[in-house]
Amino acid sequence: MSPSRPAGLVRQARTPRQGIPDATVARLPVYLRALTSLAEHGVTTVSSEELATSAGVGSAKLRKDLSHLGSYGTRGVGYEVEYLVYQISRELGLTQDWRVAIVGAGNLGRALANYGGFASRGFTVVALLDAATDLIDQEVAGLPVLAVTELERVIAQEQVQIGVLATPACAAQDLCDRMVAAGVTSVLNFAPCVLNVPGHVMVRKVDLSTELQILAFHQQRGAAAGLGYGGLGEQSQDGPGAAEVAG
Amino acid sequence: MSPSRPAGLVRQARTPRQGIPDATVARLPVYLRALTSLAEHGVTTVSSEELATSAGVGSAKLRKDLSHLGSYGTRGVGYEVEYLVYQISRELGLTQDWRVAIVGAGNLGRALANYGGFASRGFTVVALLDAATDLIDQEVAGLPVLAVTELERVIAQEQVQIGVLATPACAAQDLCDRMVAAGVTSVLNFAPCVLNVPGHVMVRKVDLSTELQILAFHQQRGAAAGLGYGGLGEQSQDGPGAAEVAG
DNA sequence: AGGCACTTGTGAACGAACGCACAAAGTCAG
DNA sequence: CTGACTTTGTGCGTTCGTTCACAAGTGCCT
Ligand SMILES: NC(=O)c1ccc[n+]([C@@H]2O[C@H](COP(=O)([O-])OP(=O)(O)OC[C@H]3O[C@@H](n4cnc5c(N)ncnc54)[C@H](O)[C@@H]3O)[C@@H](O)[C@H]2O)c1
Ligand SMILES: NC(=O)c1ccc[n+]([C@@H]2O[C@H](COP(=O)([O-])OP(=O)(O)OC[C@H]3O[C@@H](n4cnc5c(N)ncnc54)[C@H](O)[C@@H]3O)[C@@H](O)[C@H]2O)c1
Repeated sequence: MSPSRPAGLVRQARTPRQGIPDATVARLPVYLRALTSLAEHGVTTVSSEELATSAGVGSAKLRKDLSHLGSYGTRGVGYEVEYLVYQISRELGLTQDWRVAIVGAGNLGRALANYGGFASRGFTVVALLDAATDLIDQEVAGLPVLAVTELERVIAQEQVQIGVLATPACAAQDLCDRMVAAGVTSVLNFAPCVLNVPGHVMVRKVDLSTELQILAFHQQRGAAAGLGYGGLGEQSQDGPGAAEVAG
Repeated sequence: MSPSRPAGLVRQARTPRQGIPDATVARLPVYLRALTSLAEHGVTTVSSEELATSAGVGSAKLRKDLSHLGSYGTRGVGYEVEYLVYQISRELGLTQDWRVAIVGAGNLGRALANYGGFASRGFTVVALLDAATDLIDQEVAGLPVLAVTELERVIAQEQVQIGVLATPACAAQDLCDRMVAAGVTSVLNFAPCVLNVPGHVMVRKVDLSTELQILAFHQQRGAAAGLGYGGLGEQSQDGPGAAEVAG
């Protein structure tokens, strides 16, 4: 479904890590978090079973996921935590720093700017922009709020790669277009709307209203899983995933 | 993968709307939003093609999704917007009001409490709780912040069905357990951790850090879709989805 | 009335993802 | 060095989801 796999093109695969399934990619950050947590607790080695439990998935799925990155892990022993952390980080591209701009300094935009969880991985918020004149020049998380009119200049100058949209829905498409025109190729959209972007740009959407509606649906019918209790399962958030709509 | 379908049981399906696929459920809110937007613009009828474009999906997928709810829609004409809005709303359980409690009145919790998009659908935030003494009794979005020690009482008294976790990860599991024990059966979790819950409770997770990492991954490789431009696609956010881990 | 253009709903083919189960590969004790 | 035990990596059948393509229904125009 998702077009992240290059259509039919590029079938030749010399390197082992070629064409990691989207479902796997979506889980790698979860594994990474579980691993870093284990590392902080002094664990140096984990079996797929233990790590799977930590991450809330089945062990078979975990092993298959990891096998897509290569054969790290030692039979009879397990995986070396630190080494695996490095490998997953590298695969996800977290060894480099990513430069992020947040557009919209409302409730959500400010919460995001203040959030420490970004910088702790390789994501640096380099700019925070808004249209409201009374917000401009206010300082949020050590950054001054800039006028949206500066958007093109800032993106080019700061070499922003990832844009975060936290504005009302009606403004999102226009701002997205401007960001893309200025060179952004990845967008994280919090506005409740569909964005049209050229094919080389990837959009991911976070929509809280949708999440609540899905919960409501399941609660309305059989009350969640349907069985009494027990059973292993995942924690949803996201599944497949890329995005683009004809530009 | 998600346990929302009762294993192998219940194969007989007399009613048309029996066992809607998870992937479909996750898209219904998107259709609903597109439809309400069209309704506001005075549109009374849409074809699957138009609606699909509005929602950012393919028309075949949209028709199949809608067919799971029943045969609303008229051949040769399309769907009546208002009627379809009602049917989807009913299917999602939005005809009743859902009572939500937010735990954690930090940056994110306050942003959520202030967000109008919840109430506009059938979700009412009935309580906002926190542990920090200096936040308690502060007023946010017309609600006083309550002490977490009140959690059990408030959930029972206000008949909270959905709990939202916006606390640090370390406190999330404990608070989740308490909410579940107090009667909550649906949890929306913003803390970056996996929650263990009994089988009858559904958890959905929203993790911004994960989203950024997925964007980084795709950008690091072929730069999104891989092709030059054009092409239809989805906007990701979420896919399958339930959750429970042996209690 | 009949033909025509249009759109839904769905059967069937295809593809992606999951989970089982097991052989291969390693460790460790003796 | 051997043999028992542990755990990875993966081939395979199954399930779930998407896409194609078309028959069946609807409205309109002549
Ligand atoms: N707050 C939440 O919890 C929440 C939850 C779900 C979705 N959202 C969505 O996230 C978005 C932001 O939410 P919020 O609560 O921060 O809203 P908000 O009203 O607090 O903030 C929006 C900000 O965007 C700015 N803005 C408006 N037009 C702009 C433009 N053209 N260019 C630049 N900035 C502009 C406004 O000045 C304002 O500061 C909305 O689309 C909302 O639907 C928010
Ligand atoms: N702010 C963001 O943009 C953002 C983004 C992604 C994830 N998150 C996650 O969301 C959660 C909240 O983020 P935040 O930015 O609001 O953090 P925050 O520190 O601003 O707020 C956390 C709040 O939880 C309260 N709290 C702590 N322990 C508690 C307990 N035992 N019971 C009740 N309340 C308790 C604290 O008093 C504080 O008010 C965190 O887990 C964070 O990782 C936040």
